[in-house]
Amino acid sequence: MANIHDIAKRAGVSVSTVSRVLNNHPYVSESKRAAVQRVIDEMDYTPNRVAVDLIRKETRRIGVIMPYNNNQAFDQLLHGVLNRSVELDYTVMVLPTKYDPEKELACLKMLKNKQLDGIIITSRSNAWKAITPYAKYGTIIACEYTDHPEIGCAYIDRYASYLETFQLLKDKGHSRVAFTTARGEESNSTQLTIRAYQQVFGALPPEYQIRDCYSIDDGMHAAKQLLHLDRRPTAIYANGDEVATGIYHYAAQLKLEVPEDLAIIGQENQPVGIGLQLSTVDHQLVKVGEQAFDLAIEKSMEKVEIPYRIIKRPSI
Amino acid sequence: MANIHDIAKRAGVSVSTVSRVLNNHPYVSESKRAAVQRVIDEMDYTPNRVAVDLIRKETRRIGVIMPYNNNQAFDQLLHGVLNRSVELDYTVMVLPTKYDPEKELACLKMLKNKQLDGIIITSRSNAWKAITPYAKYGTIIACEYTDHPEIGCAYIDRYASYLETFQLLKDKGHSRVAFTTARGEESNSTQLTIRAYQQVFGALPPEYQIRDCYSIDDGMHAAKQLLHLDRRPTAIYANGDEVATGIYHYAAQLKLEVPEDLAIIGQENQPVGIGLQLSTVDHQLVKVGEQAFDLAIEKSMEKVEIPYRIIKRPSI
DNA sequence: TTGAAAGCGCTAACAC
DNA sequence: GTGTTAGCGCTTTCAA
Repeated sequence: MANIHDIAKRAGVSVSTVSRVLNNHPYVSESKRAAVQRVIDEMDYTPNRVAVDLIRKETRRIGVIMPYNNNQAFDQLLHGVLNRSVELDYTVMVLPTKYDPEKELACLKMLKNKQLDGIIITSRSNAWKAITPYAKYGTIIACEYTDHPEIGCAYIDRYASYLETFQLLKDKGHSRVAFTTARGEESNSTQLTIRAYQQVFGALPPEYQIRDCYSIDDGMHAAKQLLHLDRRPTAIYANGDEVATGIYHYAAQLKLEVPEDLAIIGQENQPVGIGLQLSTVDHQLVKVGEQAFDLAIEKSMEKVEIPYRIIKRPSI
Repeated sequence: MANIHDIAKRAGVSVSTVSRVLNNHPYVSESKRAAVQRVIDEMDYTPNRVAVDLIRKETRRIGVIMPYNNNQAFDQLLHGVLNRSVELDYTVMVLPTKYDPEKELACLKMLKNKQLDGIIITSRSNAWKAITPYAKYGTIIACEYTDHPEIGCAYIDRYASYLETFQLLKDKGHSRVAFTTARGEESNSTQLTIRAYQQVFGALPPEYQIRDCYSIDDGMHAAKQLLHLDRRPTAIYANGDEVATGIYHYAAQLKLEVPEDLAIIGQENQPVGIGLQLSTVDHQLVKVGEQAFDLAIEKSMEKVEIPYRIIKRPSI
């Protein structure tokens, strides 16, 4: 394939002149510019992006660390990132980790070896202490709040969100409230959920927390465990609308009325919950993704909070 | 940041020796290897990947053209690609196009400018004629069948799938069968669905085809249009399980029994359909994605068919 | 306004 | 086994 030298030779100019027309630099005579452009078109020449990246020391490419891609929440985040990347002519790399700390670090290393200008961490398994050292090689943006000055954040005040949701349930007269989570205590979200619960309701009966919930099926299993308890919960706060949907279906099988016998509220305002009229806490993850991207390309270490909103529908 | 010359100097060897230990080449004395390794560790050195890519003329990176990322089908495909990429230590770039032909071509161009070794097209808006010229710059794999010898394919025999599904419905006694599609006639899938319908049932009453269906909500709207027709369909073949779910809900609102009053069958075997016991045609898109990836890195132009399977549940 | 030349950081052919 | 050196394809001083 033709390179910049071939173009220069055929156009009868130097490579610097070709480079100048390639990058729209001023101080190129119209005649030479036209001649170069003609040869470029003739030869169907495209500059090698890798060579450009090498010399410019930037790639206009950012990575998104995502434990899973087939998950509503991460998908929304990615969607936000992609939205902005297309507008700003950046390119994005998906970095699946399955919460493997080694893999996570390997992804961060792509900053160090110059493959990526920045990385957005949608969720992580490593401690910040292991992550921050990579900030000197490129921008690191988190989709959660952290004090670390070298990390930019596009975050939701999850604690406030959980608190308000539990309080809402309490205000509606519920005292037996259960909830589901994705991961266990190793997860920041889970910890905050538990703390918010305790703040509102006091001690958490262990049987009121069900882990490893991601899908509708998981929601059904969770409901199976919860709805046969002696002290059956009258409300369940699900960690997603799919899970909430599963709970709804299992409750229906038991002929329990929603919300009379069981109040249900989910998270993320997914299409799946709309038909069932499920209440939900929308953490606006698409916006979080967009904001995270913007911070990444601005190399900003700001902490930007994205507001959440509780969407009340008949299920509570 | 340190480069290979710094390492060489500090270790008292030449850059080639450093390069050799970096790439685990034989013919390096143990003593030098150890010395080099020590300096590498001391200086916390990582080779610049861009420079390596430039000289090796490959990136071990492949792109996935996806009209949308927040869509069940494309998400499964991407999931398959990601599965294999992690195993084989490749990296993947998501290329959203929203079916914009210009953008699609711009993505293909990343082959030409050496950013990508290969591209997987999950769905396209350009004609093959516009796409194939890019095959000389890198591997192009399609997730649909095409004759073009320069394109590898990981595909489902969609025509057979649609045919079998319509035939199944006919065998169950249905003669008034409607269906939903995503895009209109510009889409290959839509065309095949129509042809299969005509093959089984003859002329297609225009009101039996509803387009632009993606979500549960779209399914509800489709059902609204279909279930009030004078000649109300007794079966609906939805283009996805979310859409099928919307149809189910709307039918429930009308107090129609499934499958007695209305048979419903969806596609892609999504979690959302399992709770509702919806029948579905599983096109095994995760496998398609995995296969597409394998073809991409083998630079293969084979045409590999992935079998579909009809999953019969109580909804038909 | 233009061109020569010095890199960017690395690999690999070649010579020793 | 090891080092020298010529690139990979481009951008950007610097001098003319």
